[in-house]
Amino acid sequence: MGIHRKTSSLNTLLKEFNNDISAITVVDLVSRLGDKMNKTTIYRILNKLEEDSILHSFFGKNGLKWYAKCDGCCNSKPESILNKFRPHFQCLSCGKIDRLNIEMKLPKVTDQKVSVSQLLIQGRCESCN
Amino acid sequence: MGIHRKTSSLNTLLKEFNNDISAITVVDLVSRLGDKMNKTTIYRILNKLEEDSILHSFFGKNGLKWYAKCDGCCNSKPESILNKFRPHFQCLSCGKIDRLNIEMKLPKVTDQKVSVSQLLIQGRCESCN
DNA sequence: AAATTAATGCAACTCAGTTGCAAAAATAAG
DNA sequence: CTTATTTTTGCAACTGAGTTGCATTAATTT
Repeated sequence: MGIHRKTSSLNTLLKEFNNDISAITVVDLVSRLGDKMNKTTIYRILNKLEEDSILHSFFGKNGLKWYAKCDGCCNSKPESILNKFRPHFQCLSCGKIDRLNIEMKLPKVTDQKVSVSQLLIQGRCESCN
Repeated sequence: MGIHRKTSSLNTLLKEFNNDISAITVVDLVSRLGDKMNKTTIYRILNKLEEDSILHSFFGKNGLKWYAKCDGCCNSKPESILNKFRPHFQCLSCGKIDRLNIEMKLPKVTDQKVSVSQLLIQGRCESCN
Protein backbone atom coordinates (compact mmCIF):
# COMPACT_ATOMS: atom_id res chain seq x y z
CA MET A 1 0.00 0.00 0.00
CA GLY A 2 1.30 3.41 -0.94
CA ILE A 3 -0.95 5.81 0.93
CA HIS A 4 -0.98 5.51 4.72
CA ARG A 5 -2.21 8.82 6.04
CA LYS A 6 -4.92 11.22 5.05
CA THR A 7 -3.26 14.58 4.70
CA SER A 8 -4.51 17.84 3.25
CA SER A 9 -1.97 17.65 0.42
CA LEU A 10 -3.42 14.32 -0.57
CA ASN A 11 -6.95 15.70 -0.63
CA THR A 12 -5.99 18.74 -2.66
CA LEU A 13 -4.31 16.57 -5.23
CA LEU A 14 -7.18 14.11 -5.48
CA LYS A 15 -9.59 16.99 -6.09
CA GLU A 16 -7.69 17.88 -9.25
CA PHE A 17 -8.54 14.50 -10.68
CA ASN A 18 -12.19 14.75 -9.75
CA ASN A 19 -12.54 18.07 -11.52
CA ASP A 20 -10.99 16.83 -14.69
CA ILE A 21 -11.75 13.74 -16.74
CA SER A 22 -8.80 14.14 -19.03
CA ALA A 23 -5.21 13.39 -18.19
CA ILE A 24 -2.98 15.91 -16.44
CA THR A 25 0.73 16.58 -16.69
CA VAL A 26 2.78 16.59 -13.52
CA VAL A 27 4.25 19.87 -14.69
CA ASP A 28 0.75 21.27 -14.92
CA LEU A 29 -0.11 20.06 -11.44
CA VAL A 30 3.04 21.64 -10.06
CA SER A 31 2.17 24.99 -11.60
CA ARG A 32 -1.42 24.78 -10.33
CA LEU A 33 -0.63 23.60 -6.81
CA GLY A 34 2.94 24.75 -6.42
CA ASP A 35 1.99 27.48 -3.96
CA LYS A 36 0.00 25.09 -1.77
CA MET A 37 2.53 22.31 -1.57
CA ASN A 38 6.07 21.51 -2.56
CA LYS A 39 6.69 19.90 -5.92
CA THR A 40 8.50 17.01 -4.26
CA THR A 41 5.34 16.29 -2.33
CA ILE A 42 3.32 16.26 -5.53
CA TYR A 43 5.69 13.78 -7.15
CA ARG A 44 5.65 11.56 -4.09
CA ILE A 45 1.88 11.51 -3.68
CA LEU A 46 1.36 10.75 -7.36
CA ASN A 47 3.78 7.86 -7.05
CA LYS A 48 1.85 6.40 -4.16
CA LEU A 49 -1.52 6.87 -5.84
CA GLU A 50 -0.20 4.93 -8.79
CA GLU A 51 1.09 2.17 -6.51
CA ASP A 52 -2.42 1.91 -5.15
CA SER A 53 -3.91 1.79 -8.67
CA ILE A 54 -5.91 4.94 -8.06
CA LEU A 55 -4.08 6.76 -10.81
CA HIS A 56 -2.09 5.51 -13.72
CA SER A 57 0.60 7.24 -15.71
CA PHE A 58 2.18 7.29 -19.12
CA PHE A 59 4.49 9.48 -21.15
CA GLY A 60 3.17 11.75 -23.89
CA LYS A 61 4.65 13.51 -26.87
CA ASN A 62 7.55 15.39 -25.33
CA GLY A 63 8.45 12.87 -22.67
CA LEU A 64 6.23 14.56 -20.11
CA LYS A 65 4.55 12.35 -17.55
CA TRP A 66 0.77 12.29 -17.58
CA TYR A 67 -1.57 10.99 -14.91
CA ALA A 68 -5.19 9.96 -15.23
CA LYS A 69 -7.74 8.40 -12.96
CA CYS A 70 -7.67 4.67 -13.17
CA ASP A 71 -10.84 2.70 -13.48
CA GLY A 72 -10.00 -0.89 -13.99
CA CYS A 73 -7.67 -0.21 -16.85
CA CYS A 74 -4.65 -1.31 -14.92
CA ASN A 75 -3.89 -3.50 -12.00
CA SER A 76 -1.43 -3.28 -9.19
CA LYS A 77 -0.86 -7.01 -9.14
CA PRO A 78 1.57 -7.93 -11.88
CA GLU A 79 0.37 -11.52 -11.90
CA SER A 80 -3.06 -10.72 -13.22
CA ILE A 81 -3.89 -10.88 -16.87
CA LEU A 82 -5.59 -7.79 -18.15
CA ASN A 83 -7.55 -7.97 -21.32
CA LYS A 84 -9.05 -4.58 -21.74
CA PHE A 85 -7.67 -1.08 -22.01
CA ARG A 86 -8.74 2.42 -22.85
CA PRO A 87 -7.09 4.51 -25.49
CA HIS A 88 -6.00 8.09 -24.94
CA PHE A 89 -5.85 10.71 -27.61
CA GLN A 90 -3.17 13.39 -27.70
CA CYS A 91 -3.33 16.35 -30.03
CA LEU A 92 0.12 16.94 -31.49
CA SER A 93 -0.73 20.59 -31.99
CA CYS A 94 -2.05 21.71 -28.60
CA GLY A 95 -0.71 18.76 -26.63
CA LYS A 96 -3.91 18.01 -24.75
CA ILE A 97 -4.74 14.43 -23.84
CA ASP A 98 -8.23 13.01 -23.36
CA ARG A 99 -9.40 9.52 -22.73
CA LEU A 100 -11.55 8.13 -25.49
CA ASN A 101 -14.81 6.59 -24.55
CA ILE A 102 -14.12 3.13 -25.89
CA GLU A 103 -12.95 -0.05 -24.31
CA MET A 104 -10.58 -2.12 -26.37
CA LYS A 105 -9.62 -5.72 -25.99
CA LEU A 106 -6.04 -6.70 -25.66
CA PRO A 107 -4.88 -9.25 -28.22
CA LYS A 108 -4.23 -12.62 -26.63
CA VAL A 109 -0.84 -13.05 -28.08
CA THR A 110 1.74 -12.99 -25.40
CA ASP A 111 3.01 -15.59 -23.04
CA GLN A 112 4.02 -12.64 -20.95
CA LYS A 113 2.03 -11.53 -17.99
CA VAL A 114 0.48 -8.18 -18.58
CA SER A 115 -0.07 -5.59 -15.89
CA VAL A 116 -0.50 -2.33 -17.75
CA SER A 117 -1.30 -1.39 -21.27
CA GLN A 118 -1.76 1.93 -22.88
CA LEU A 119 -2.73 2.99 -26.34
CA LEU A 120 -1.81 6.55 -27.17
CA ILE A 121 -3.31 7.79 -30.39
CA GLN A 122 -1.81 10.98 -31.72
CA GLY A 123 -3.04 13.41 -34.31
CA ARG A 124 -4.94 16.68 -34.55
CA CYS A 125 -7.95 17.33 -32.42
CA GLU A 126 -11.16 18.95 -33.63
CA SER A 127 -10.52 22.36 -32.13
CA CYS A 128 -7.05 22.56 -33.69
CA ASN A 129 -8.42 21.84 -37.13
CA MET B 1 12.58 16.01 -45.72
CA GLY B 2 14.86 15.55 -42.74
CA ILE B 3 17.88 13.77 -44.16
CA HIS B 4 19.77 15.60 -46.90
CA ARG B 5 23.25 14.10 -46.98
CA LYS B 6 24.67 10.63 -46.68
CA THR B 7 27.24 10.80 -43.93
CA SER B 8 29.12 8.09 -42.12
CA SER B 9 27.38 8.95 -38.87
CA LEU B 10 24.06 8.32 -40.55
CA ASN B 11 25.17 4.94 -41.85
CA THR B 12 26.55 3.85 -38.50
CA LEU B 13 23.29 4.73 -36.82
CA LEU B 14 21.14 2.99 -39.40
CA LYS B 15 23.17 -0.20 -38.97
CA GLU B 16 22.12 -0.36 -35.34
CA PHE B 17 18.53 -0.65 -36.42
CA ASN B 18 19.26 -3.32 -38.99
CA ASN B 19 21.01 -5.46 -36.41
CA ASP B 20 18.19 -5.27 -33.96
CA ILE B 21 14.49 -5.86 -34.46
CA SER B 22 13.52 -4.61 -31.07
CA ALA B 23 13.35 -1.00 -29.97
CA ILE B 24 16.43 0.84 -28.72
CA THR B 25 16.84 3.60 -26.16
CA VAL B 26 18.63 6.75 -27.18
CA VAL B 27 20.68 6.39 -24.01
CA ASP B 28 21.70 2.95 -25.16
CA LEU B 29 22.69 4.24 -28.59
CA VAL B 30 24.77 6.98 -27.01
CA SER B 31 26.68 4.49 -24.89
CA ARG B 32 27.21 2.18 -27.86
CA LEU B 33 28.23 4.84 -30.38
CA GLY B 34 29.39 7.63 -28.10
CA ASP B 35 33.04 7.13 -29.03
CA LYS B 36 32.29 7.23 -32.76
CA MET B 37 30.10 10.29 -32.79
CA ASN B 38 28.87 13.04 -30.50
CA LYS B 39 25.65 12.50 -28.60
CA THR B 40 24.19 15.67 -30.09
CA THR B 41 24.71 14.16 -33.53
CA ILE B 42 22.87 11.02 -32.47
CA TYR B 43 19.91 13.02 -31.20
CA ARG B 44 19.81 15.10 -34.37
CA ILE B 45 20.00 12.18 -36.79
CA LEU B 46 17.29 10.28 -34.90
CA ASN B 47 15.08 13.34 -35.13
CA LYS B 48 15.50 13.54 -38.86
CA LEU B 49 14.94 9.84 -39.38
CA GLU B 50 11.68 10.18 -37.53
CA GLU B 51 10.68 13.17 -39.65
CA ASP B 52 11.23 10.97 -42.68
CA SER B 53 9.15 8.15 -41.17
CA ILE B 54 12.10 5.78 -41.23
CA LEU B 55 12.06 5.46 -37.47
CA HIS B 56 9.38 6.16 -34.95
CA SER B 57 9.67 6.90 -31.28
CA PHE B 58 7.78 6.60 -28.05
CA PHE B 59 8.45 6.87 -24.35
CA GLY B 60 8.77 3.78 -22.16
CA LYS B 61 8.59 3.04 -18.48
CA ASN B 62 10.99 5.59 -17.01
CA GLY B 63 10.38 8.36 -19.48
CA LEU B 64 13.21 7.17 -21.69
CA LYS B 65 12.84 7.67 -25.41
CA TRP B 66 12.79 4.56 -27.56
CA TYR B 67 13.23 4.28 -31.29
CA ALA B 68 12.19 1.47 -33.59
CA LYS B 69 12.20 0.89 -37.30
CA CYS B 70 9.01 2.05 -38.86
CA ASP B 71 7.22 -0.08 -41.37
CA GLY B 72 3.96 1.48 -42.25
CA CYS B 73 2.90 1.89 -38.65
CA CYS B 74 3.09 5.65 -38.79
CA ASN B 75 2.93 8.31 -41.37
CA SER B 76 4.72 11.57 -41.79
CA LYS B 77 1.69 13.30 -43.23
CA PRO B 78 -0.61 14.33 -40.42
CA GLU B 79 -3.58 14.51 -42.77
CA SER B 80 -3.71 10.81 -43.44
CA ILE B 81 -5.91 8.48 -41.50
CA LEU B 82 -4.10 5.48 -40.14
CA ASN B 83 -6.05 2.43 -39.20
CA LYS B 84 -3.46 -0.08 -38.16
CA PHE B 85 -0.73 -0.15 -35.57
CA ARG B 86 1.68 -2.57 -33.96
CA PRO B 87 1.90 -3.09 -30.25
CA HIS B 88 5.16 -3.09 -28.34
CA PHE B 89 5.80 -5.05 -25.20
CA GLN B 90 7.96 -3.71 -22.38
CA CYS B 91 9.09 -5.88 -19.49
CA LEU B 92 8.74 -3.90 -16.29
CA SER B 93 11.46 -5.99 -14.71
CA CYS B 94 14.32 -5.86 -17.23
CA GLY B 95 13.00 -2.90 -19.20
CA LYS B 96 13.44 -4.44 -22.63
CA ILE B 97 11.01 -3.56 -25.40
CA ASP B 98 10.10 -5.77 -28.35
CA ARG B 99 7.60 -5.34 -31.08
CA LEU B 100 4.88 -7.93 -31.07
CA ASN B 101 4.14 -9.71 -34.26
CA ILE B 102 0.55 -8.65 -34.59
CA GLU B 103 -1.17 -5.93 -36.49
CA MET B 104 -4.06 -4.27 -34.73
CA LYS B 105 -6.81 -2.17 -36.12
CA LEU B 106 -7.45 1.25 -34.77
CA PRO B 107 -10.99 1.83 -33.55
CA LYS B 108 -12.88 4.15 -35.84
CA VAL B 109 -14.05 6.44 -33.12
CA THR B 110 -12.51 9.79 -33.48
CA ASP B 111 -13.33 12.76 -35.59
CA GLN B 112 -9.71 13.64 -35.08
CA LYS B 113 -7.11 13.03 -37.70
CA VAL B 114 -4.69 10.40 -36.60
CA SER B 115 -1.03 10.40 -37.53
CA VAL B 116 0.62 8.12 -35.00
CA SER B 117 -0.59 5.51 -32.61
CA GLN B 118 1.24 3.33 -30.22
CA LEU B 119 0.16 0.59 -27.92
CA LEU B 120 2.62 -0.17 -25.18
CA ILE B 121 1.82 -3.30 -23.25
CA GLN B 122 3.70 -3.71 -20.02
CA GLY B 123 4.25 -6.71 -17.82
CA ARG B 124 6.81 -9.42 -17.16
CA CYS B 125 8.57 -11.11 -20.02
CA GLU B 126 9.23 -14.85 -20.23
CA SER B 127 12.89 -14.69 -19.31
CA CYS B 128 12.17 -12.63 -16.20
CA ASN B 129 9.63 -15.14 -14.94
C1' DA C 1 38.44 23.78 -57.91
C1' DA C 2 35.68 27.00 -55.64
C1' DA C 3 31.29 28.13 -53.58
C1' DT C 4 27.37 26.75 -51.10
C1' DT C 5 24.82 24.41 -47.77
C1' DA C 6 24.20 20.80 -44.44
C1' DA C 7 26.21 18.02 -40.70
C1' DT C 8 29.20 17.69 -36.75
C1' DG C 9 31.66 18.55 -32.19
C1' DC C 10 31.95 20.97 -28.21
C1' DA C 11 30.60 23.27 -24.16
C1' DA C 12 27.27 25.21 -21.75
C1' DC C 13 22.63 25.03 -20.70
C1' DT C 14 17.53 23.58 -19.48
C1' DC C 15 14.31 21.45 -16.80
C1' DA C 16 11.63 17.25 -15.31
C1' DG C 17 12.29 14.29 -11.88
C1' DT C 18 15.05 12.50 -7.60
C1' DT C 19 17.51 12.27 -3.00
C1' DG C 20 18.94 13.13 1.84
C1' DC C 21 17.89 15.13 5.84
C1' DA C 22 15.75 17.77 9.37
C1' DA C 23 11.17 19.58 10.83
C1' DA C 24 6.21 18.98 11.03
C1' DA C 25 1.99 16.45 10.97
C1' DA C 26 -0.71 12.20 11.58
C1' DT C 27 -1.66 8.06 13.87
C1' DA C 28 -0.93 4.71 17.72
C1' DA C 29 0.06 3.64 22.47
C1' DG C 30 -0.15 4.50 27.23
C1' DC D 1 -5.19 13.92 27.06
C1' DT D 2 -0.28 13.24 26.67
C1' DT D 3 3.63 10.97 24.88
C1' DA D 4 5.89 8.01 21.62
C1' DT D 5 6.18 6.36 16.99
C1' DT D 6 6.02 6.60 12.17
C1' DT D 7 4.82 8.82 8.00
C1' DT D 8 4.72 13.03 5.37
C1' DT D 9 6.46 17.40 4.06
C1' DG D 10 9.70 21.25 2.69
C1' DC D 11 13.96 22.65 1.34
C1' DA D 12 18.07 22.67 -1.16
C1' DA D 13 21.08 20.45 -3.76
C1' DC D 14 21.56 17.16 -7.19
C1' DT D 15 20.97 14.01 -11.59
C1' DG D 16 20.76 13.12 -16.24
C1' DA D 17 18.17 13.11 -20.65
C1' DG D 18 17.65 16.12 -24.08
C1' DT D 19 18.60 20.96 -26.29
C1' DT D 20 20.97 25.20 -28.16
C1' DG D 21 24.42 28.36 -30.23
C1' DC D 22 28.32 28.70 -32.64
C1' DA D 23 32.47 27.76 -34.97
C1' DT D 24 34.44 23.99 -37.77
C1' DT D 25 34.24 20.28 -40.99
C1' DA D 26 32.34 17.53 -44.55
C1' DA D 27 29.14 16.71 -48.44
C1' DT D 28 27.02 18.34 -52.49
C1' DT D 29 26.41 21.91 -56.30
C1' DT D 30 28.07 25.06 -59.69
